[in-house]
Amino acid sequence: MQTKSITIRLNDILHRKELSSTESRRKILSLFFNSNDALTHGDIEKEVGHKYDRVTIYRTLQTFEEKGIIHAIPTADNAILYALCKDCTEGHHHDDHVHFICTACEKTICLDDVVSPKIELPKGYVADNVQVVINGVCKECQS
Amino acid sequence: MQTKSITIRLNDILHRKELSSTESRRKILSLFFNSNDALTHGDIEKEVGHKYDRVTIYRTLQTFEEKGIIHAIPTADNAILYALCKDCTEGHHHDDHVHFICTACEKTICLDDVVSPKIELPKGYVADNVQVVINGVCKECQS
DNA sequence: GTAACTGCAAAATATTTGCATCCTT
DNA sequence: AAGGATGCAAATATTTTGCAGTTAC
Repeated sequence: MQTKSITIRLNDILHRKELSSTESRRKILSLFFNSNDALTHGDIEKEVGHKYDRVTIYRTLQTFEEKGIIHAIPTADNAILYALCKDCTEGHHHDDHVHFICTACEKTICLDDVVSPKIELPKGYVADNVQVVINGVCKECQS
Repeated sequence: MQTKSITIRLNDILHRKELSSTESRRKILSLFFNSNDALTHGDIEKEVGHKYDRVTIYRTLQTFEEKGIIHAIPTADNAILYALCKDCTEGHHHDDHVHFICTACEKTICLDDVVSPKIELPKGYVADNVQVVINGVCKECQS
C-alpha cells in the first residue's frame, strides 16, 4: 500500500532529525514532497485549512529549517519561501543551488542541478555562501 | 555651502523622476546617499524618529522603488532591504550587481563593481535577471 | 511517565487603506 | 488653483509568546 510506505518514509526523516513524528509534521513535510515549487507559510495554511493551528505551522517551519529539512529562499518581496533541502545538516545549510522564480506562473523552483558559481570578490571580502535567485520564464510557461 | 548643493542634487533627482520634492522624500533619499549599506523600513524609521509618519515612509519607499531610485534586495529573513539604484529606470531595474551580507556586522552592501555571472540554465528556462546574494565577512570585519 | 508538541488566547509587530488637510508646482 | 503628498485613525495581516492540555516514545 502506497500511503503506508510514504508515512514510513516521513517518519524516518523526522526520526533521523530527532523530531517526534506528529500528524502535523508529517502532513507539512508531505506537502513539500508533493510540491515541485517552494511554499510559503500562507500556501501551507491554505492547504491544510484549519486542520492545524497557524502557530503550529510557524513553529514547524522554523524547526524544519533549523534541522536542515527545508531551507528559506530569499525573495525581494516580503514572503519567505521554503523548499526541501537536499544535503543539509542541523545548523548548516548547503543549498548552493540556483533558485528560479517564474514571472508567469509565479512559482519558485529549486534548480538542484545548477550550482552557484564562484564569484570573484573585492579584496578583503570572504564568502561563506552564495545565493542565486533568477527571475524569468520557466519551462512550463514557455509558449 | 555644502548643505545647499546637496539639497539641489536631491531636488534634481526627484524632479527627473517626476516626483515633487518634499521634505520627507529629500530626507529619506539623503539617508540612502549617506549610507554605505542597505536600509530597511525600520532603519529609516529609527533614523527619522517621529519626524515623519510611518505610513509616509512605506509610501516613499514604494514610490522610490517604482521610479527606479532604489531597489529591493532579496533576503531569506523577513526584512526588505533597499539600496540606491545605479542605472534603473521606471519599471525596469538593472541591479545586476552582487549583494554582500556580512555575518559579523550584519550590514548589507551593494558590490556595484561585481556583476552577476551568466548562468547556464536547463533547457526551456529563460532568465530575465540574476540576483546574487553572498553571505560572508566584509572588508571591515576581517580581523 | 516524561519530555516534547500542539492549540488557544493574546500580545506585539508589520503593512495597508481611506480620508481630510497641507504642500508643491 | 489643482493635483499630489502627508498625517492620522483604523483596519488588516503577520509573527511571537505564554501556558495549559495532549501526544509520542
